[in-house]
Amino acid sequence: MLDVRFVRQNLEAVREALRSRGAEVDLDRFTQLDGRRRELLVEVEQLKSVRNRTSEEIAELKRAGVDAREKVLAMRRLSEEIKKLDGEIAGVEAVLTDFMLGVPNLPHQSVPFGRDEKDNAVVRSWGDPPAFEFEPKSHWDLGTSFDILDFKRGVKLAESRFTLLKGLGAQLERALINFMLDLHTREHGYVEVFPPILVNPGCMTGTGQLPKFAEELYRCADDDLYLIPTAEVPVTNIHRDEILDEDILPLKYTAYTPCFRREAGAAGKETRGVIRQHQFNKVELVKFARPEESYDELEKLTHDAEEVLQRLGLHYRVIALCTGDLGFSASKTYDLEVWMPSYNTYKEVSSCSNFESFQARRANIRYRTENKKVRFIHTLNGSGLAIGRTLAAILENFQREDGSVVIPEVLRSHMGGAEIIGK
RNA sequence: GGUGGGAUGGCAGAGUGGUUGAAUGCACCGGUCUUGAAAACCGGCAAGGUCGUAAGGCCUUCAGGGGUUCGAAUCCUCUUCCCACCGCCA
Repeated sequence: MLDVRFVRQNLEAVREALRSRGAEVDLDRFTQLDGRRRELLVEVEQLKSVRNRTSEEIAELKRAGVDAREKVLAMRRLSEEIKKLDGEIAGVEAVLTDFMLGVPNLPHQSVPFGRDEKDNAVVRSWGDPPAFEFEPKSHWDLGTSFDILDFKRGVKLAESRFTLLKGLGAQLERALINFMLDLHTREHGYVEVFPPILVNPGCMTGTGQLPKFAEELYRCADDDLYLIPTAEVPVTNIHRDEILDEDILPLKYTAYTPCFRREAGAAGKETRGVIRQHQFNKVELVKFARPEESYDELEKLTHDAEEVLQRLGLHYRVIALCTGDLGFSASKTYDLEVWMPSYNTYKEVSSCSNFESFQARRANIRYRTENKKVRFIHTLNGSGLAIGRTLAAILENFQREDGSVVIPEVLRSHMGGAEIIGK
């Protein structure tokens, strides 16, 4: 959520920033609601001030044994008036809050201006795509031929976009999870957590999934709990409604969790393989940082995620999302895209973002500065990495002419020494 | 699921209708003392909103909602959460 006061005081700049990301927000409505709210507040607070003073006067009269009936009667009318105004304010505030929850974050000044993903900027790339002297196969064909990805049975157990991993496929998935967690905890200084996979609506509102993106979420209606679409949700909310001490910042967490997405708007898109699943695994990186450091921390976080791909030996590039392609809650985002031979292009395996105070304001996460001021913290997160897509990239990039796949060296110790996946 | 007990500031913990935004202790910050530290002593220490150029004023907040009252942390009511015991259970 944006700072109401900031919006009020920088209306035209906000209008411009929102336009740059292609968001249609009626800021005149904001001005109207905000103005009405403050108008009513001034009015009711004056009345309350009178009420408080008169209350004390009544108390004094009663203590002195003097009749206070007249004042009491006047107060009765005053209280009626206050109640009416309070109700009106609550109504206006509810509308205003609802409005603000639907306004996306403002892009950081360093974000390239653009309309959609075509305007994203390639920041850097690492490695080279493999040079095959044969026709490479897709990961779904490879996975099926090795009997490590069972798409048919995944559908039988649930529905489309669910996959059953078997044998070395399941082991490779697990090896990737462990490899990534080990890297981030032992070498990058993240604290490993394993959070609840079901969370309450407060968490979803805190990180920005609700109220706007409810149709993307799986919900357990009987309990009003949601399956998380990313570990970002529970991990960021760890410190909801807390005031953190400045000297523990930046706080860095990593978590492996399954993730669940309804992919409501993606019918017919990427239906083959494991690229777009309703359930997938992910290792997530989450940071809480002081505002003046958050952009440095974003660079570091992105590098931490890149390191995974480098150690696996997968060619990738780093993309800076343009204003028009930015996610709802983000101020700035880098995507890591790995080379995927079957698509003859790059596929996103990580999205690293700085949310500045957008989530912190929603989730009420603050910190105390050295001079004891309380301020909203900056939150960041990034995938480190999406497991399923990484597995797919390994199958495709490390396949050989004889139909087998070489397991990256860093994973072998996590797989009982296995070196090859083959028939 | 059943019964009972709870929810107060960063933490602990008083407070059952009228200077209680909230005692006291701890923690924290500043000072005195000390070669330094500790102890002791003195002082400070909630957040949010709103008006104001500012100084500062005012309002709100004792889990959350609703109610009683001139006035609610205190009374009533519903909800949520926590704890204990019972039942069930990986």
